[in-house]
Amino acid sequence: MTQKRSTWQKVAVREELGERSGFISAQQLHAEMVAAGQKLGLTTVYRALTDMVESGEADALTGSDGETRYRICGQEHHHHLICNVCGKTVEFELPGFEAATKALALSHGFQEVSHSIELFGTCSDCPRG
Amino acid sequence: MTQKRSTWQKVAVREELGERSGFISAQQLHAEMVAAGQKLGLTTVYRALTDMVESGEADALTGSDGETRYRICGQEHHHHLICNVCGKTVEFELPGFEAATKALALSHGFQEVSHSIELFGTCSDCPRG
DNA sequence: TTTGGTTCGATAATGATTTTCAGTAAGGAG
DNA sequence: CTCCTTACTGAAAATCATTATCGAACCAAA
Ligand SMILES: [Zn+2]
Ligand SMILES: [Zn+2]
Ligand SMILES: [Zn+2]
Ligand SMILES: [Zn+2]
Repeated sequence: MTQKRSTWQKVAVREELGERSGFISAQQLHAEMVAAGQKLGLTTVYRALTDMVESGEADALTGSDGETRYRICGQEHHHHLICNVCGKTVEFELPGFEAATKALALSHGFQEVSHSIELFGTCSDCPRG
Repeated sequence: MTQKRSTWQKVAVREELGERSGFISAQQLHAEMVAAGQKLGLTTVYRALTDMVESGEADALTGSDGETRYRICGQEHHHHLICNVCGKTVEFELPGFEAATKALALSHGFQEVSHSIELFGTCSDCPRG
């Protein structure tokens, strides 16, 4: 029935996002694609990114500045260590933490627990600040 | 010497926020204050809340919906366990986690590490799930 | 080629937050 | 208490990321 069609626009967004190692906003990604000569609409970029998030291909992260940034990530459960200077991102998991947080939540009577964990810092390639 | 003046508006916002146990957005807080008969501007509420966050009196949390919510919290370092139905919030700290995350970040060459950790779930006062 | 649904994208709309800026008032000086 | 300086207030306009519209472009199939 409702099939997903593969268009050059979607492919282009996937490729452009794949070339980056860190998170990037839809606006920025679109601007760079246009600057590189690709002619596609901002709306299309938003739709392509949303599709990728829904299919699990990419992760979305909404910062305190209100902008949502995207990144192609592994399918397994993980968290991010992000350089707040260059954006370099490392995926990681913390053994035991998942269980610890769930236990803590349960001890407070909470059910269906989910969590949001992100680490920020300055990577070795970036000057201290 | 840019000093801070105490106005009834700031006091009112602080009190209104203090009556709540969970996070609330500036828009919502303003709406309720107006509904309660207090006549102040939305801009003023935003400014009062921003001041409280800067002074460490309150915590701000920007959700994936783009809205920032505020809550008066303890001064000590802590994280939040939030009911996504009624908004009830519990502050907590995880012994050992702070060190574990810092060590992990350092092992990847990251400096000046900070972290964002929030737990979400349904509290015991809220139905189903 | 005709057909019917999918996708595109320019543009308008949305909605939270910020900026403006002229009028108000806190609070220290005298 | 009165004056002054200047932070504060708030209605309205400006920002800005994201979403909704809707006609045109596209594609696969009949
Ligand atoms: Zn990821
Ligand atoms: Zn996890
Ligand atoms: Zn808090
Ligand atoms: Zn912590």
